[in-house]
Amino acid sequence: MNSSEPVTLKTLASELGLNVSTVSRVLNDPRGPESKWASRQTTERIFALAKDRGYSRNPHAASLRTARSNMVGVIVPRLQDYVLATMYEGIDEAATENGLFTVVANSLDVAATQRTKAEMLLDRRADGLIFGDAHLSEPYLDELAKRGVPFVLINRTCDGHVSVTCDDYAGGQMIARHFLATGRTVFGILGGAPNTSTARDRTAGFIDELHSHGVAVPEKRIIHGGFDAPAGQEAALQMLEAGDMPEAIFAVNDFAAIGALGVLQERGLRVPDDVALAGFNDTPLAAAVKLTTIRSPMHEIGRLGLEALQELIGGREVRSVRLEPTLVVRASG
Amino acid sequence: MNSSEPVTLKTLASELGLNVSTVSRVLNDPRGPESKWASRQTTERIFALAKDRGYSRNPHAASLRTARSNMVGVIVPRLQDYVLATMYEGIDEAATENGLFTVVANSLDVAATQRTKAEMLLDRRADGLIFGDAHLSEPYLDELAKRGVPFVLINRTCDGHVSVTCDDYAGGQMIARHFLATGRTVFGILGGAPNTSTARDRTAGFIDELHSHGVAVPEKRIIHGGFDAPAGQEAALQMLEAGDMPEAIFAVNDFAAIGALGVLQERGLRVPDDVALAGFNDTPLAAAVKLTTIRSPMHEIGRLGLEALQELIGGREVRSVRLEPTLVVRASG
DNA sequence: ACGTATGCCGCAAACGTTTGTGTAGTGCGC
DNA sequence: GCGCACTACACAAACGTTTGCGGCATACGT
Repeated sequence: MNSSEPVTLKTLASELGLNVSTVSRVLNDPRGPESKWASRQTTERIFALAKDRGYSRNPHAASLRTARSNMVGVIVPRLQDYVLATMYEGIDEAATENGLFTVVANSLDVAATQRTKAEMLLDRRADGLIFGDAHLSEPYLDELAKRGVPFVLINRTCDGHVSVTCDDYAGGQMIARHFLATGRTVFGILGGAPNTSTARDRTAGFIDELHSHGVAVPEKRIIHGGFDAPAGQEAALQMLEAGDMPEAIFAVNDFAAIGALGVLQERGLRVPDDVALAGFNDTPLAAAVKLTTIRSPMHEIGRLGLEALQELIGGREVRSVRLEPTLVVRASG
Repeated sequence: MNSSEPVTLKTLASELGLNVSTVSRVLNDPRGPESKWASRQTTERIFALAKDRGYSRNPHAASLRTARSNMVGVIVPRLQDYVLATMYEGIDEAATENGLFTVVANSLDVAATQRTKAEMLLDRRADGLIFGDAHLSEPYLDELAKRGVPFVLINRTCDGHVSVTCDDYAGGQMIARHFLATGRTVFGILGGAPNTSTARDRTAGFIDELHSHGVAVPEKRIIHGGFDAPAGQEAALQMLEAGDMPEAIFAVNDFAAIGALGVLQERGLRVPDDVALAGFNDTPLAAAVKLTTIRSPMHEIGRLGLEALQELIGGREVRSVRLEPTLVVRASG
């Protein structure tokens, strides 16, 4: 509440006529006031004084002593991205509940930056790391595993590492079934960044499901690029210029879908009458433009990601998790 | 690179036959290899060994000693919000360049949470705070100021505290002039959360500019609410049900504008022919739906916010900054 | 009456830095 | 040959915790 000298364990101890060790033990006991480290009386006096003086443990001193920071580092492609921002919110929520705190950094989806940021967080003594930007081949993650650094992946998987993701393959299948059920027969895909598991699995689910119904998607109607709106625009233009517009397009990401949507409408194509369109993730953006999409449990992925990391840090065995998505049908298809 | 024992100053010192103090001074000297704390020879040996052993300073020990964490806390209404996420990116970018790191927390725009999160960050010994969620009346900020905690506001102002913002008033004026220039005469406002400076100033700029051209906006056509899409939808519905649709609507936020846009189009109103619409901030969403809006320098606001905070922490005097916005005309108005 | 358990608490050694205060040795001016 | 200023280091005391090890009572069982 007030002035000068910071209040430390020593302050409290001397004022109570106790030793710092006793105060420390009582204050740290998970049983709280039921602590067995001191008499009922003493325990209460300690808590009372701590509260009165506004004591707060110095985390640096504690971390120095225990060699644990209670901090976890999070690396995402970009926080501006609603999807990753939401996952991060989930992570941070769970972290706060567990007395941890998080530090987040953008990698811009480039490997070198990912490494730089991760090492920066480790220099800060992060207890573990969460990556939202894994690629299909990740020498750096292999190296980290070898070094014994605890980490988990979210959103995207990578062989041999623990991850918490949406069942992207199932999501792709759902869109395929929906398109078939509404009578479409010719399909195109905006495939996103090909070196990510999300792009790969969503595409594969879509294609496999079509295939099992006797429909094939020719290579030329699978257009790769990025996950953002400009990438979607470019892909749509490419389809238009090829003069080969499918009856339905599956974009593996809402933003790419929105980008494509803009181009299609500008060129006078009616959505969904001339061409149906679906995205992936169900961002607010999708709702605003009436886009059919797959809702993925982004917040939950973040939460589970943190919980998995905590298990890992605690030295326990952890298995990857894949959460079920749901189909959201809107006006676009 | 490898195993077991962590490498500390002591490790290096004893291996070099030096005292830890010498190693510490050399390694910390801003002049780097030109350090004057040891002979040229010794300096080089120190740097070489540090690099070879992969030494990294233990920040907890350093912070314990210096009572500075090199960490700044950032509090935003919600990281999912593109606007705040972008500002945070600016903050973090500048922080990284200055050897600081940032921790961010959501306040959900509620005062009690803001306080809780801020205190949590201060418990973690943040050197200073940046608030992106200030309200017009902020007893907590006054209290913090009294306690001598260094902090700055971004995005929103609050009397008596240092802030870095967009010139919201000027932005409101720009929209007003644009609407007038395109021949509109009857206006409505989606005013956002009334207890924020952004809502107040954008609205005031709009109204004052109209007023100076002899046009008034009656109270009943100023609808308050939130900054998100649902709030915009509700406001638009309210206007529709009042049977009193203006020729042009200024929403003080892109998301609210998008929400309104959806409702208007659903009701068969043509935008901009029946009613023109403008938002504020120029988010990608705005570009995607062709919304006329005001571009605010969000990233730069974040950067300058951090720099201002650094000055404050350094004990220097700091003045508030207001950055100029620009008008972006698109199809909606 | 004696050993042993248990309750309650103190001692002191770390953890890895930073930094104020020495202090040998060297070179210089005179 | 003395004082003086440097150079190039070393010493040691913090910073605030956590935690292994005791230790002194009192209670309890036999």
